[in-house]
Amino acid sequence: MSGKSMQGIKNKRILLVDDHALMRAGIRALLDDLNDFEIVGECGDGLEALELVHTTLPDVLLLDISLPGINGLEVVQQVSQAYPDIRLLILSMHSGPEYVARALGSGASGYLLKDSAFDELAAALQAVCCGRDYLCSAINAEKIQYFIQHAQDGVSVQEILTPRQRQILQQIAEGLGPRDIASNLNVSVKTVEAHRAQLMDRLGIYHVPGLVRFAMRVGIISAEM
Amino acid sequence: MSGKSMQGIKNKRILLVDDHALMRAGIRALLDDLNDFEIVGECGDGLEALELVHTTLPDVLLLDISLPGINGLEVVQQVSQAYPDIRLLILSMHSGPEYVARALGSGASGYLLKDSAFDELAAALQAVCCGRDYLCSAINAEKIQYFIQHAQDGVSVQEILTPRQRQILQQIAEGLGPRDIASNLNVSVKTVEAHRAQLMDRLGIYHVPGLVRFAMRVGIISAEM
DNA sequence: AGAGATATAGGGGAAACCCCGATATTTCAT
DNA sequence: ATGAAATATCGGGGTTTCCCCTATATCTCT
Repeated sequence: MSGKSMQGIKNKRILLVDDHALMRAGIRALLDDLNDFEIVGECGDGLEALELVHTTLPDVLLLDISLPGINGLEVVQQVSQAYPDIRLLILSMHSGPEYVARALGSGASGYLLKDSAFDELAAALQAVCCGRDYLCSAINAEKIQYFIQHAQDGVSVQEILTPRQRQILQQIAEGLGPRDIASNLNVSVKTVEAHRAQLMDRLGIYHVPGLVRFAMRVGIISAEM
Repeated sequence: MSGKSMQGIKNKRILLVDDHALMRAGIRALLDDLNDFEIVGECGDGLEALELVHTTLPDVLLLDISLPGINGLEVVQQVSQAYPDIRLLILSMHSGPEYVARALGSGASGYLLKDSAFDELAAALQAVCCGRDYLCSAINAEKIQYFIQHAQDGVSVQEILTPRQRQILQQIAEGLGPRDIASNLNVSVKTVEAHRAQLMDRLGIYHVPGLVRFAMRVGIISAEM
């Protein structure tokens, strides 16, 4: 009885893509102890990832988002179209809903944060292998749903907010207080507060600094002042 | 003969600080196989790192730069002053000379990129344990030298803000309110308010969004969350 | 030893935040 | 075309933060 045949059928073939070699090595070491998965290849950039998908045909593609060459989100789109049977599990540091929604909307079966415990990675891999989806427990599923709906219609991130909400957001990010914004728009302070609360809800971001960073990411404001 | 005595003297005690739990788990798994190092603690934020340094007194502090609460570079400064015997090895995704130079200039003994192979981590740990310095092979040493030399001229954030003010600024930019910051630092809300007012005065920025953008420009926080 | 910078903290009023609910108007799908 | 959902508009009221002033202990540097 060879070791190969002993575990040949149950092992899932995993392709590991992350731009940090040390992270890949760490995940390798962790999954080695599990004996449920076999890493059939690894690389650190998007272009090579596409090639390796072609040559190794893994069961699961464990994929980081920030990659040199081709973005992980691009890889998701291309792979999910060309190989619908390959399960895509995102492993990213980004918890922003615009990332999560785009990944899931483009065909990913799961989304995991790098801050997760290893147990969660194992659970996520198990889940996607069995055809189930997996969303990191730290991520609010309802908030994501709204983004996915609109991301599929090719709606840009900015357009997820209403024009009024974008006006409010920009002025908040520029450092204006509710009273200034209200007088700029000729509405009540209460109205400004309502808009702020609604756009916070939509973005899942509940403090001003988070709004500022979001506004910078999507280009509503720039880093310079 | 106990296992403890067998390896008791040669094992180096390592404190592992990285904001991604999976990365910590991976490094743990990798170092476990080496039998030369013992991880005496781990955490994911700068404040806890300082506490753990105090309680565990490790030989080596393996430290990421991007950390919530207190930046890794801050931790380097504080630890290298308070505990000159603790060796500091930076493990970062940033290869920019401004980061490397600041880390090495503040007392770090080594700088490693997360894109490094595991062998390089092992070599770096070995090196810093033996009192030698270690610079990641992918980093141009001459460039760094130049930066360290000329870092004196340019007025950096380090010189305009006090360490305490930088701590407060980072946590404000991360979205924490005065009450949270106060409890993190074990001081009164009033003290936090005073620090905030003083650093605002110093920077000439009198609203939170402006502080957030400033913190992003000088690298105290990143755009991502 | 003294001057200035830093870290700590309180009082008090104004402003902002955040929970509730309310009412038009617009938009959109059936 | 009509009913439902989203949008935009406000208010009440309690909690928290903001922002002015003041004050003390320590630290640093001359």
